[in-house]
Order: sequence, then C-alpha cells, then structure tokens
Amino acid sequence: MPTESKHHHPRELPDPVICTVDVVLLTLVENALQVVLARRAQEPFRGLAALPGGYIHPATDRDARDAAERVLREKTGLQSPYLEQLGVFSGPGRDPRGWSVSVAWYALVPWEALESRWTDHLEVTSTSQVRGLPFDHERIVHEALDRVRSKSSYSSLPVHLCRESFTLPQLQAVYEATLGETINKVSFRRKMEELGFVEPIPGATTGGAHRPAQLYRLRDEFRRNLSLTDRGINSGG
Amino acid sequence: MPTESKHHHPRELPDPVICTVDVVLLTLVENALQVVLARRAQEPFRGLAALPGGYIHPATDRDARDAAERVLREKTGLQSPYLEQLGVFSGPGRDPRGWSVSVAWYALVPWEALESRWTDHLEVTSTSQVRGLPFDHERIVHEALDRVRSKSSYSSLPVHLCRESFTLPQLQAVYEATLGETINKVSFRRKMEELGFVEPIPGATTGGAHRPAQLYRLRDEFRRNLSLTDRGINSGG
DNA sequence: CGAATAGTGTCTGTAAGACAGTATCTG
DNA sequence: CAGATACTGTCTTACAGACACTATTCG
Repeated sequence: MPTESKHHHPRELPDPVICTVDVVLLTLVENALQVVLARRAQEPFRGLAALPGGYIHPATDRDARDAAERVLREKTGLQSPYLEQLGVFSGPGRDPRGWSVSVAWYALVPWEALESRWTDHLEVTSTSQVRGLPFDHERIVHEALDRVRSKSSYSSLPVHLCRESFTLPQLQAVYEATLGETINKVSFRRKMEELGFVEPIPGATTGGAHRPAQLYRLRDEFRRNLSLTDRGINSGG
Repeated sequence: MPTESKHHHPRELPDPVICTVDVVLLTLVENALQVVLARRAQEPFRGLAALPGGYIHPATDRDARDAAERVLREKTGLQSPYLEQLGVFSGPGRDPRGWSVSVAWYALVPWEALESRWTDHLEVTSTSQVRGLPFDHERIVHEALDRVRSKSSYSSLPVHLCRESFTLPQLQAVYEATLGETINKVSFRRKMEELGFVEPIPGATTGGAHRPAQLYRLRDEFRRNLSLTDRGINSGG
C-alpha cells in the first residue's frame, strides 16, 4: 500500500493516525428505536454522553470487530449482540486530539439484554431526538439509522431487537418501528414464511387475555447471517 | 473514544496502527468485469501486482476518501471516478509491517478513461480469475464484487462503467455483465424509464449498420448519487 | 356473549416476464 | 429485399395489498 518514491533510503512513515472504534448500540423501548450512550470517563469531552467507543488496541485486539466487541463489553457488559460494520469516519477535525480514523459499527439488542446490566454511566435517547453529541457522533448515528432502516426493508435484521421468543404480531411491530411505517399483516406473514428465518416453538403460545399467539424463535442459521429478500418487506425501500 | 482508566497521569496511547487505503478499481473490457492492479514499487511485496493503495497522509489528506482519490490519481491518473467506501479490513496479520487498518474503496470507470493514461506498471485481470494477490487483497476484491453485484440489482451503479453516451442495449449489456445473468429486455427498459437516471440525447443516434439506436447520457443529478429502486432490476437480488 | 387479539381466504390491482410484432438501418 | 439490430404492444403470471372472515381467549 505505500507509494512514496524515496529510493534506497528507509522510507519515512507518515504521521500516526488515531485509530478508534465507535458503536451505535440500538434497542427498542416501547416500540421506539433508542440509541444507548455512555458518559465519557476521559478527555476529550469528559462527562458528555457519547457513542461507546475507544482506541483500537493492537496488542490485544484481533481486528477492528474484536475492538468493537471489547468496547461494548467494557461499557455495557453485552457479550455478543448482532454487530455489523457501518464504515469509516475520518479526518483532521472530527477529534480534537488530531487526525483520526474511527471504524463505526452498529449493534442491535433487545432491551431486556441491557436492562439487567444497567449502570448509571449509560443512558438511552430516542433516535428521533439525538442531539449535542461530541465528535461527529451525530452523523454516525444518522448513517446507522439510514442503514438499519434500509436493511430492515429486505432482511431479517430487526429480529435482533426481539427477545429469544416472540410472536409474529410483535415481530411486525418491531419492523414497523424500524421502518417507520405500517405493514400489511397478510403480506408481512407471507414474507416471514418466505424468508424462513423464524420457526414456531412447538407448543409455546402467549398467555394473557385474548386469543393466544404462537411463539417463534430465530433459527440458528440466522444468528450471525441475515436472511435476505430482493422484493422488499414493505412497499417503499 | 478512549476508555483506559489511568487516573491523573497523562494516559498512555496504544501502539500506533498502520493506516492505509486500498482501491478496487473496476472496469469493463468486452463486457467482462476487470480489476485494475498496480505493480508495487515498494516493499513489502515489491514487484507484485496488488490493489492500488497507500498510506493515509494526515498532513495533506482531508479524509480517507481524499486519500483514496489521491492514490487513484497517483497510480492511474484518474481524476474523479465513481468511488464508494467498501469498509475496513484490519488485524495484525494482513500486512507484514504490523497491525494495520485499510479503508477499502471501490471505483467504477469506463475502459476508455483508463486506456488513454495506461502505463506499464498497471495491469487488468478478469474478476473471475484474480489470484496471487498480496495482503488480504483477494478478499477485498471479492467483497467489492459482491457489493457491486448486489448494488447493481437495485441501482444505477453500473452506468458508471459506461462512457459519456451509450445506448440502452449497451447499458443492458453492462448490467448483465455486472449481474452475471441476462435480463428481460422489456422489463429492463421499463425499469430504466422508472429509475429515470438516464435521458435521451436529443437527435443523437448510433451510426453503423442496422437500425440506429437512441443515445442516452447520465443525468447530472446522478453523477455522485445513485438512483435506487426497491423492486429490483433483475429477478434474483 | 362481547371485546379484543390472532390468524386465514380470497379478490383485485400492479408489475414483471414471454413473445411476437413493427421499425429502420446497410448492402 | 434479406439480414440485423432497435424498439413496442400485449398477454400471462406472480405477488402485494385490501378486506372481510374465522378462531380463541377472558370476563
């Protein structure tokens, strides 16, 4: 990858670049998408709520994904949520410490996974009103939301916001929350059948008032890989 | 983004990370997708054909995209091809110099844009037989191909492999090349009408034998932004 | 039985693919 | 006019959305 044309001398390395990871951790509270923020323990922006992030540690991280998983673990205790790379945000101005590269990731977890390990340096904000974030974190959040919305329209992505077991009406509500629009019930169920990433849990149904609903679970093959369709789950992608 | 918990002392920075960009430059020769490789002028892997790449230069690059554009300019003379971020490839093993982060990009250009500035340190390889690339460049190429194929099925992406003016049958052939499958002619023309990213050039048609074809051009609004459809241009996404 | 939620049957409109037709050039 | 390529009209099929119907619980 290097290209400089100094001949015969040991070549100069360019100035070092600050290498970090940032994670947009999304969850659903009462069918509204929320971002999880962590109060910063260090400068810069100490005390401010920001995306969970940190330096890449070449000594211990196996790659950038590993760094993102470590950061998530350190700040939220989450072990292995659904995690996907969003992209790189870079430049001299985004971090006051200097020219930086941040590998941004987004993660989806059911609220219940967070609730148990909650600590007071964490907070949740509705995605519709994230404001005042340091660095370029607001831009990162918005790009993550765009990505999640777009992927939700043709994949099993939103299922990772659901608990271990869920009903189809619940899953539909989750899709509607991430897509920001209502979905036709019949079409939705047809699509879920076609995509085949959920399976009914034999004999398990919801209790409570009204007709009980069949409980479903994510099929194992789709824990790490999404199920995709080209024709779209809703009308407008 | 940093998280270490040293109190009151200036915190230790982690070891530096090698920061580079790599570009998967794609073009079409006789309706077959080709990758453009550059022979490496420097160690490691001096003399081997590899993806055009190089260090990020914090002193002069405004961001990673700027670095990728510079690298492309330096190695191929290309000024501003269609260029999109693919993602980050990282880890201790991919570069013999040490723990590295490469921001990978893919670019699409018409063959004619390259032909003129060709130099002997460049070579083209059919995407179906890229082999023996250093680093993890083979993986990067394959991910770029997946991405291009997938985006081609619902966007105007492939048009960037066409020259300034082109006919609809030519454009269809380009789509078929990137998708690797034939497309129904009527459906294709309906889709192009619907997507609306091309416009007929008034009065311009092809010469030569047979019925002349209407020449089209990319509409200005879609030079930097793709035109998207949710329903797919071909059958299988 | 009524309210409420879960789940299905079926009709209709829309959009994609197949196929065959018409159009326009060269030699 | 034959051959070749560009373009279009139209039929058929598949799928998405609308809507109404049935099913099953609780009180």
